[in-house]
Amino acid sequence: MTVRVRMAPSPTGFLHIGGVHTFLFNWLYARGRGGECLLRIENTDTSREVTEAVDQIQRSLAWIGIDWDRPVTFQLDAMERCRELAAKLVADGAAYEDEGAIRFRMPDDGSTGWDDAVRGRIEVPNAQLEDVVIVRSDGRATYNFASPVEDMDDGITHVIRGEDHISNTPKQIQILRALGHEPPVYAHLGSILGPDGKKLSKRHGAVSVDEFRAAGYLSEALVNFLALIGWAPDGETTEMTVAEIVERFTLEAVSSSPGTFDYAKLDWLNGRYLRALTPDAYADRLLVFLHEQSIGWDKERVRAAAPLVQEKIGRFEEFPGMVGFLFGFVDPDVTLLDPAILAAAGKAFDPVEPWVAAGIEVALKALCEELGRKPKEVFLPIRVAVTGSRISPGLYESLELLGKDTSLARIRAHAAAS
RNA sequence: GGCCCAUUCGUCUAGUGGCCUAGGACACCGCCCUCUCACGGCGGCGGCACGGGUUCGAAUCCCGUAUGGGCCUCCA
Repeated sequence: MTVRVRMAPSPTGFLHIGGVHTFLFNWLYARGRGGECLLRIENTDTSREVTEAVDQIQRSLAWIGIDWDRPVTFQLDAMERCRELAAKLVADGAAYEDEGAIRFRMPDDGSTGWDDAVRGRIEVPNAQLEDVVIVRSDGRATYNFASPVEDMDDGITHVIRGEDHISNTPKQIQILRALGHEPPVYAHLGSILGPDGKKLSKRHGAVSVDEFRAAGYLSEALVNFLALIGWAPDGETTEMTVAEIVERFTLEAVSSSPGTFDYAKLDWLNGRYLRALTPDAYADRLLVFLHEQSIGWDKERVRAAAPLVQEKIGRFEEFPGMVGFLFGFVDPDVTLLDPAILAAAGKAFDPVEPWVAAGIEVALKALCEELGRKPKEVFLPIRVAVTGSRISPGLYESLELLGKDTSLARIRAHAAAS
């Protein structure tokens, strides 16, 4: 039997990272088994639909690298089909009308259970199952009816979703059986929580795919990170390519307990990915990021500056702050400046030709010697005068890139009169 | 309240009865490297929620308790 899964977002807003996590696991499972992964928009609640959401969801998935097979489907398109099946259930006595709506008749005795692919056997007393509304009084099917119906019609073999759906599962199984269809395999994933143990939300930090993108995370780092929440190939491996994750992923190895979203670990992992990029690839990705952020800095200059920060930042978001001094004026904190040292530096740099890092280094070392001061004491005021901050890329390289004229101008602007 | 799910270092996890004196990674702390910040290297801190069983032997199996979460909508 060919595996077929589905990703079923509701178009109520941006794509939440928790949803991406669920979709990723569906996608990994299908891709690792030569199966199909469908995208179904569950929009039966028209009142909550957000216009831009459908496009945005697809864009977010594309950026993450999660693709899908066959055209996108919309649950609202299955309403007619759902009404027909509901009518059939009423005719069979399995459902009944109630104030204009149609309710499915749940059994009162016994229990409904299934072998959850990640949790094992789950059994729920049927007495807990109320007669759910399957068609609203306005004729639209509800989620609990449309979803299993579409799973049936689409030939879904595995329903991989969040644990908040566990209590819907026995109801959907009953409905499917009444329809004469054998239920798919269900797999319920643990939720993703914020650092405080509550459901991950806006106040914890970035939650939508767009936010992670705008913060300068690499999609492959995000995928790697997400894969490791609730799943691990072994006890050692943490850095894996998508291909490797696809190859090693199994539902059996998925954990059933909830996981906390650790932003610090994501930052570390993203930094690892960033540093592993070749200088060219790094600059390419950085340029794409800056373009998305509407930062129109000179491309060649950005390429030249990129290598200076590749080892220093964990997200592209940090780039502008780190090298802004190369693209605009600086406003140094004068209390960190030392006019005497700056005056001496101005003189020491004057004869340096050509203006390259190696020559600058020699001049700077000689200056330290001459002043009888330690490098860190001499470098600080120069760094602040030139970059506007006590934290910057390497000083020699920064000076070289800034250019001799600008560098000297910034140094002399705060130097003691001679 | 009812039903269901979960519980290994602060965090993500390895572990499926003896290999565990519980391993790895992030975070944190210290040292080294060093022009700042980082990176990198080395080392350290730190955990099987609790209580009963079962067993020669339990993080692993069973029961209970506690804690956290989910659902109980003509939401998905």
